[in-house]
Amino acid sequence: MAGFTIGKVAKASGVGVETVRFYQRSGLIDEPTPLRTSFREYPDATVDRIRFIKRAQNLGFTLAEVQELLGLSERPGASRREVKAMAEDKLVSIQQKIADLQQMEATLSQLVHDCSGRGNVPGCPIIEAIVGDTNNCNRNRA
Amino acid sequence: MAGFTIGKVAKASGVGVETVRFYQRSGLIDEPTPLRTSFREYPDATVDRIRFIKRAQNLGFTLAEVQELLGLSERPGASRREVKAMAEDKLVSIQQKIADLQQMEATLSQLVHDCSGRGNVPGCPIIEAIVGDTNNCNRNRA
DNA sequence: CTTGACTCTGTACTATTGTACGGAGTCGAT
DNA sequence: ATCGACTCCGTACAATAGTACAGAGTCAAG
Repeated sequence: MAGFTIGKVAKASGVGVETVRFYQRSGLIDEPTPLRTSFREYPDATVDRIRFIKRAQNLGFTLAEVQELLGLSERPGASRREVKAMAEDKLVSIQQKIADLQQMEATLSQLVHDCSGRGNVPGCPIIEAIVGDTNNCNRNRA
Repeated sequence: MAGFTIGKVAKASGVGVETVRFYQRSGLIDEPTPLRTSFREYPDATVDRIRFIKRAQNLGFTLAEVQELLGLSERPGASRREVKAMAEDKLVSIQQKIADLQQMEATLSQLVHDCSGRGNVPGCPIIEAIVGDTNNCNRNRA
């Protein structure tokens, strides 16, 4: 067998066989079209491509976005501006998520600090805060 | 009709009717058992309960966790220690998420900074980083 | 030639938090 | 009595990123 079987691709790129098949169904990696045998044969490039996908995911890109990035990286004449714009959008959305989580963290750590952890639940500052938080329910309509 | 209909509950607590029904199916709010009419009647407490759910969600708790919190807040003799432990766990997981996102942010903002946004994709530092990041693919096995 | 490991296709399921829809029944008001 | 608004139930669908499985076929080695 000239190329890689699916199992080899999976092992070489550090994902499961089912994941490779899933990427294929999703159009993220190209089906090795002209089959000479009854098993698919993949070129080395497929391994690189899956690694690309995984690295882009580590940067916060979804698979749909990865597909866009792959499209740009392969379309002759695609501009760097487009790539940079995607990265900037992603950066903003990551920063937004961080801000949201930091808000949660602030509130929650205050509550944890306020709760002695001793005694029964009635009167527990954490529960009280969630039950009766009439000053702070402004983020309810998110 | 003595209590609230589902529509009133929804409006009063700021969620959709379908959401109320979903919470009911999920066991988060108690089905008003002895039906006198053919429409469900809810007590005022249901509105408070849904608000509790929404506030707990704003603190980062999942619905499953909210259910636990509700269980604790209603089980006589439940200890504050248990509530505090849940809050602490949640705090840790929020902090972990923040750290992960900050790592992404650092890498991505460096790449955005490195990319002029001018010219075509070949040579683009962002794409290059994703394609060939052999020094930095250590977080691939996450 | 048989065996074991691998691969094929297609489908269904995982988790999360809802949203949408069809068709029927019911409530309150006019 | 009729009308519009509301509610009922059950089911299916949304997005995301896979995972699992059944039943059949195939490849390579001994």
